[in-house]
Amino acid sequence: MQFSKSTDYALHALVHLGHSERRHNVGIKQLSGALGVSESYLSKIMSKLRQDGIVRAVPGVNGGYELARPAEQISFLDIIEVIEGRQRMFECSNSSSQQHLLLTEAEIAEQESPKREGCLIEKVMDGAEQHLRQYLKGHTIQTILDESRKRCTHDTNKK
Amino acid sequence: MQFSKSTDYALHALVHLGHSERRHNVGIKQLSGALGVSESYLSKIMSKLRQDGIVRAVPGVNGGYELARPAEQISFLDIIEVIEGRQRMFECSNSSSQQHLLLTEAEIAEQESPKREGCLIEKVMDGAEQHLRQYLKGHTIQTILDESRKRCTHDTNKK
DNA sequence: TTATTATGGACATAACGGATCTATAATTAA
DNA sequence: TTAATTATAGATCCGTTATGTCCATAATAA
Ligand code: SF4
Ligand code: SF4
Repeated sequence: MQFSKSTDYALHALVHLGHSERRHNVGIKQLSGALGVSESYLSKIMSKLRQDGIVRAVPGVNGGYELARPAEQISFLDIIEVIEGRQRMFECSNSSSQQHLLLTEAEIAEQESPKREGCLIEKVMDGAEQHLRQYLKGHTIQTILDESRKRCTHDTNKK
Repeated sequence: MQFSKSTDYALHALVHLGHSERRHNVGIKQLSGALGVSESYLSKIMSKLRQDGIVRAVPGVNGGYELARPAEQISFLDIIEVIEGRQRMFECSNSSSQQHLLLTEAEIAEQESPKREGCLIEKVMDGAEQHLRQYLKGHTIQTILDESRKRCTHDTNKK
């Protein structure tokens, strides 16, 4: 029940891209250097992010990556779903057990309607997941950028 | 990023114990039968639950398991923490990277106080986790039992 | 065209989850 | 006290996933 390191890297990479918004195309070399992760591995992650339309990539001289949409439209949820996948956090595997029948028979008896409601345990777990997703959807890369800029009282562009 | 099957089994087992509240001591054999999981494996899980004070176990003839506290004092969070462990969902591993320094320097500059606030990314992820925990803490085994009994219009004790 | 950069696939390895088996300890019924 | 019963703990196995590297290829801009 932990987020993978890849998710960690992806988040950091995207925040980095967010910071270097003006200068487009951050190469994998610079990214890798900034994050302290090998180029090989980070490439894989960036590739995934590209396939899902989070970043745009351009090969060739002075190529690299840039955010494919404004930072305020890239939520934590988006990123996590790309890396961790979109399966549900709770997948019950007892669906053929005696107990499953007991816990679901009640609702079948109650409402014969096609409105499948799922069992009680599932309902609680799915509820939890929805809460998590909702929160993650409400925080974007821009959130980080804003907070970061707010904290830094002396202007950010030293150069 | 999925809950393990063990968690699944633990939840089901405890709901089962909750149902058989009056008749104490449900043996591993009955439990295993009801859930459709091997005795060997389920034993391990029950053992863990006992070590953490969720259930009580008594060996010997007619022995078995029973809830160690009232069902309304056993939250989903309790159970999940026993099985999945208590580590945080997001453990950053870039703590020595350039970027880490950049993202944390601002706050160090701002408030020199010992009030360590953690970085922005961490803050969002931890926030998400707290939301999840809060929700899971608010739902107990009794929640399931109540709902189950409510749905079953014809009385539960057929025997 | 050429240097540069991303991409994808093939591997390698380690860690973890899921699961089984067995020997041992504890308890109760007889 | 004895014997049957039941939980406990450790060893071990296997398959999958996570993490990570390497290399050949494709795409692009200068
Ligand atoms: S969680 Fe609910 S639906 Fe899933 S196996 Fe258990 S009782 Fe059935
Ligand atoms: S998440 Fe924050 S604290 Fe952790 S490594 Fe990244 S910047 Fe540092």
